[in-house]
Amino acid sequence: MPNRSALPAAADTHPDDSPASLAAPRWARIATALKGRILAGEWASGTAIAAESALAEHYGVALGTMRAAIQALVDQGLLERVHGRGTFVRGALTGATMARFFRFGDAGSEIPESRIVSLRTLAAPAEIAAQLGLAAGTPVLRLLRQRGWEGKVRLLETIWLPAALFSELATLKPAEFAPLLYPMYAERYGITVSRAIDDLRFARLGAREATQLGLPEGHPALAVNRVAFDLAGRRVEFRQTLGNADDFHYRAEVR
Amino acid sequence: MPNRSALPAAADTHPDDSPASLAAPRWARIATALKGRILAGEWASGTAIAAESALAEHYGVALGTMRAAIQALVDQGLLERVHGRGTFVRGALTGATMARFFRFGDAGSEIPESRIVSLRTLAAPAEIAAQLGLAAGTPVLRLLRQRGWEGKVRLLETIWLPAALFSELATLKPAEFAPLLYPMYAERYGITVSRAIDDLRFARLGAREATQLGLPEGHPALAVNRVAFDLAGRRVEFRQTLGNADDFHYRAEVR
DNA sequence: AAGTGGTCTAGACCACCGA
DNA sequence: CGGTGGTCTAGACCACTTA
Repeated sequence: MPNRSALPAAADTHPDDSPASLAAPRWARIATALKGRILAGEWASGTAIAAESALAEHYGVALGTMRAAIQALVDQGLLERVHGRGTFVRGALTGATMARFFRFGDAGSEIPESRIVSLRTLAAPAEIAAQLGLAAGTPVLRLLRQRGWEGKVRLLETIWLPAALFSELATLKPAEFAPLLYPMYAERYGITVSRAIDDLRFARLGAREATQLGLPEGHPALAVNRVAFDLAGRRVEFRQTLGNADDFHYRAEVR
Repeated sequence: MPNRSALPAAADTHPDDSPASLAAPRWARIATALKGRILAGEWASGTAIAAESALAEHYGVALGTMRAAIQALVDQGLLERVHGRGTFVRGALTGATMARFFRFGDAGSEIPESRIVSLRTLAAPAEIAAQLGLAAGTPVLRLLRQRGWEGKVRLLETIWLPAALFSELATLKPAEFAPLLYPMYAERYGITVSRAIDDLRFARLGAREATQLGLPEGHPALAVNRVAFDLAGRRVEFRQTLGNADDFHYRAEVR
């Protein structure tokens, strides 16, 4: 792995809510309790939780208060409200595709071709372990994948997974992988990726990488380092993606 | 302007709210009315608007409804609530510094050195006019600026302003410019930049740019194209920033 | 028609801030 | 202390979805 720039300095902690101290507002304490029930699996991902009126009665609180509690979890990205239908546990991440950083992904939400190049179980190198919040040497799965659009390889991915969470995955054959991994994590391993942090840098392609992308060695590249979290906030994946810097394009809005 | 990649495809419209049709909820109509009063300048930027109880009475509505209206404007980034003090009209953009895309800006929120290299009044080239939502040929001010940290020039900026909004600015001398432009826009021209869209791409340095940055010609660069909007949603600035791609670093969170 | 979330009321009391 | 925003109640009615 040649000229690729270093990994992000370290891990950063989940900036979420505290355990809702006793002094916290009632809606906050209820939100925490409700979150616990969701994470415990009382309602499957994608299904509706109990009606707000029923929950209000259950917690012995007025409707408005219950609504505030639910709204807090909506703001956290854990729930989704749909008028007339119910309040749903949010499924796996959508719109987090790596293609959003590149111009070639512009044409609709087309799913790219996907080819698994390698799958191995390894002892986590220190850098990778740090990103996943594991001790160095912990068993991890390393997946190498190529993604392409219109018959051309565009992105190279190195994906690291804690072996303890994905044990049976090590026995899969490359052809058995679905083109989208997150839905596969959810269906086969019960792991719902609900949040991710992408760290963008510039790098230069090494000889092997350049060959795979059909570019000259040393060509500028965008490197995306992603840490993915599940509903409970556990780090469940670390992924490094490389693509041609000339295709890079990202739009950020500030307020 | 040599190898720099093209500008973003075009303009994009303000994705905000509709004019609040009559069928809209009461809080939405009130929010729109209140927004109009704010944009009309009834309360200066940075000052507190009337108390929510007073507003509720004024609009003949319950407190909860008034709070919903205010909350909508808070979500739009127009207002800011402070417990025990009041509800304030948000001032100029903060945290939108270009340094956030680079590693050298990490050390605190230190304001970089700033040097105005050139200030001219021009007829807007078609591309620039499109970004500012003006007709080609409309008079614009073009400002060239260098920004540095620790005595080293790190960023090159080309800033375009509609001359109609900043007329007296053309007569200023370089030394009279403040190191931060947005507060200066607000104080001297009554223009509050409240929102911006940054478009990131990869480019290569031209000969002149490379010299200014002390890098070789053709060196990889990050190009940021920003369109800045004022409180009323008008396009008030278009800015192009170039920096060393090796210093690029950006973190994006997805839910 | 029944069930869901969305809006709205008219109050009460609490928590925070500044003079 | 008086004024601000924050929380909470116990209702009523509206709007949307599904069967």
